[in-house]
Amino acid sequence: MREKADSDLVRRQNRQLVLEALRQHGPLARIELGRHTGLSPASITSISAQLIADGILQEVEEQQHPVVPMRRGRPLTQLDINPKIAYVVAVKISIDGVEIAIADSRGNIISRGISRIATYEAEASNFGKAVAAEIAKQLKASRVPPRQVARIGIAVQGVADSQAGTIVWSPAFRHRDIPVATIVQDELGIACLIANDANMIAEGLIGTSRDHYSGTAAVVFIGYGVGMGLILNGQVYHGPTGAAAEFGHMNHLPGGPLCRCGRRGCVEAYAADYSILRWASGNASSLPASFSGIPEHEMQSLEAAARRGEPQAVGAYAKAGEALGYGLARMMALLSPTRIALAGPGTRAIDLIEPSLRRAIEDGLVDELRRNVDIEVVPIHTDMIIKGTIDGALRQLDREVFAYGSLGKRQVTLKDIA
Amino acid sequence: MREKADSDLVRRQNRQLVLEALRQHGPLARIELGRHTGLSPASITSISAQLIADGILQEVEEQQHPVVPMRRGRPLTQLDINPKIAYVVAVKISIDGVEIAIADSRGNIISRGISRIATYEAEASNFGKAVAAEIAKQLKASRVPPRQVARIGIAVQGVADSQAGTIVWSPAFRHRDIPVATIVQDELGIACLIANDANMIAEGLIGTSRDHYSGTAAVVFIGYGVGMGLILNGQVYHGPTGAAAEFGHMNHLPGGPLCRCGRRGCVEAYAADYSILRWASGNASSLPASFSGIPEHEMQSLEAAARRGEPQAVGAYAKAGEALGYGLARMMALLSPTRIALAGPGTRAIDLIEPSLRRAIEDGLVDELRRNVDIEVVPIHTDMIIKGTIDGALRQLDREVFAYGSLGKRQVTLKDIA
DNA sequence: TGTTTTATTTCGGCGTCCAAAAAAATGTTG
DNA sequence: CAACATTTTTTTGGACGCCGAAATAAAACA
Repeated sequence: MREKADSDLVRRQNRQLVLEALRQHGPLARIELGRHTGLSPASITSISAQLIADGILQEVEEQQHPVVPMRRGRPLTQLDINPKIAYVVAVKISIDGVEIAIADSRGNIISRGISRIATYEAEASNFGKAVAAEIAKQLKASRVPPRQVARIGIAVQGVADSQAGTIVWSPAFRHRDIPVATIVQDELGIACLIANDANMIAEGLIGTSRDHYSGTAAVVFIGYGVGMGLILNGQVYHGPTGAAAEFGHMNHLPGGPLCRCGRRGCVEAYAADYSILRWASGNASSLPASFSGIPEHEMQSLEAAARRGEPQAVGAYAKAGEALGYGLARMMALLSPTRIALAGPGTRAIDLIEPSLRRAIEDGLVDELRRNVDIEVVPIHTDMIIKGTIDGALRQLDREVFAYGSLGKRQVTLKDIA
Repeated sequence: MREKADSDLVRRQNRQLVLEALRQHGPLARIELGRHTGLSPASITSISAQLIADGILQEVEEQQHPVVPMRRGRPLTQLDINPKIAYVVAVKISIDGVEIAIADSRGNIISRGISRIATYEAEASNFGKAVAAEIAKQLKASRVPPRQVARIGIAVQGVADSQAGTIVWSPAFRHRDIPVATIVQDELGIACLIANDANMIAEGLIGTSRDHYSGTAAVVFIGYGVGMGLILNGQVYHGPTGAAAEFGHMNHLPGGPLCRCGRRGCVEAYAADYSILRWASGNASSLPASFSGIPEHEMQSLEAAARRGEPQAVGAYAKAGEALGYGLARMMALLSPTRIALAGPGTRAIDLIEPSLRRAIEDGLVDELRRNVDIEVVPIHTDMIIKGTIDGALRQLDREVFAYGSLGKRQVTLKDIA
């Protein structure tokens, strides 16, 4: 129960409902929109007319999929989001560098590139400007006018404070509390949101399969680090400051091995690439955490060793599974999700991890509390971060801009008539 | 984005807003309601007229608090919820027995009693009927006609499945999966909700001080067991089945001492009354969990021993604090609440618990993730469970019944005119 | 060509909100 | 004590958005 309800809210909510249906189920005819949203055909006519007048929707010229090829009756005219009404930029900041993608308002990526900004040594004072400059360059190269860009989403490996617009702490940086979103926003004059990369993956999962991830679910990203995206009641949970779902830095065992965050015993200190490698190579508890990215082939050879049965390697993966399992058991006790998706490059070794993971969940949680959960491995390439960032930015755009409709504009047209 | 918006939704939402303001800030004049809800005076007039016609609101006869005693202008007429429009029943099921309270729609308790139903040995097949009979008896004794009772709320010590209406598992029962809410509902014909007792405390906190507990917060109940109520985005988080926030049965250390739930190393197995007593009295890891309630004086003498500095006792409380601290650190990593309230009889010994609790949080979580949290001890008597249950039931009533307004009724009056 | 079918638009009515004006109820003042 | 000032509440008239029903549009079918 937040805001008061009036005709403004009604219009906003129903416009959003229409946009949501279109994002979810591709181009739709008006009558289908009615079915999806629960609105009457009359209302859909009116709403879609306004959205078309606003340039947000357009009628599809060539029916791509005449689903039922030849039927009686008036053929349906499909509607879809006008891809050119606005653009969004997705930026992925990780230990490997900065990646930028530009997408149209339908979510199609029209340009992408990797920038050469150094992250680790970057100074807090100028990193934001460098990112802004890089975005500007990319926009210029792809000939998208900056005026047309409505949102910039930044996915960051590590802890982001979306309220303050900063990178609170990230293994990709030596410094802490680096302002990014605010700077980029000021430099380019474009609204900018920042969040943890795993949260962005969660946005992407909602975007692709809302029915699957509609209720309460968690996505665990395993790879260079361990991240989590939480979906509570169908929405990505960001917490008050946007720094929630830091599963990777949730403690597993007090006094455990060192984590990149500076603490000991975090889940990540057992289950990230560097942690597994560390366990396999000797006495983990005395070794420091590694900050450099680990090449994929190195992990693959470790996997091979474990599959050959080399005890050190087998043990390392078992430790990872155990930490993940107890961590998930703890999370399940608190939130009782109906679905847990394991994703990321680390899931290549799922066969090595899963047994101890399942054992840990069974040991760590009464069975009554784990009856209703599906744990599944989702094949996700890191591109999902970019996709999720775009999806998230577009959904925010729908909610905060397109749903409103230009009230001013309509009044002008009314006065035109008078 | 759930349902489509129409004038029905608008009415519901705004009526609810009005009711919410009244629940929160006592009797209010129309103009004050306007300020609280953001609605115009005209709308408030209309809405309140309908609510009065429905018998939900009434004008206050005698102004209790002429806050500004003598002012110019037309004096304000305060409105308040009609206490007699409906009643709710709160039932608390714990290891000590079954407690029943009846409240009017303003939340005032008008009758309460403790029933002699045995819980531990109760059979799943007849417990629900026994509770229903006891409620009926209490209603009869207090001369509240069952027809007037609109909701029954049941708070249970242990894991409740509010979807299925069952007690999934509770230390107060030998058996598991005991249907209660469904049975009571069928027996008495009154809508019945069931939830964990700590969740009900959270409902109560929202009821008394919404501003304080509006964002994201957690209440930890420490006593005969360890429970948690989670408030996410201003609402109590129940999870998909209503079995969420089982902080007490979140694993602390694999292979730790036995918990009543049958697992080892749960937070409760360190921090509940029986666990502290167990640590103090010897080798905890080999002792079974106790199911009988522990008399208060026994805990008090243990506290005294610890304050005298007896090492066994001191160590037991330190262990409890450590388990709570690491548990909270893990919860904070996932949810980053802005406030944590410690409550329950166990907080009598907060001086003995707090040092190790704070130390554990510091050790278990990077400081960036614990910057914005207030941890405070809230003096809560167990009565808060009853109060919270009533509050929760009333809020549900507002949302599901009063907000709708009798559409049928109004149509009749319209036809009366014609 | 007329009929059937299905999609979309138009029209009139309803419910809710709001701003502005009116009414109500009281204190203040000459 | 009557006129004025002030504040709350109600009334009035208009706007907006939804909906059902009827009308219209655009095709296949016969």
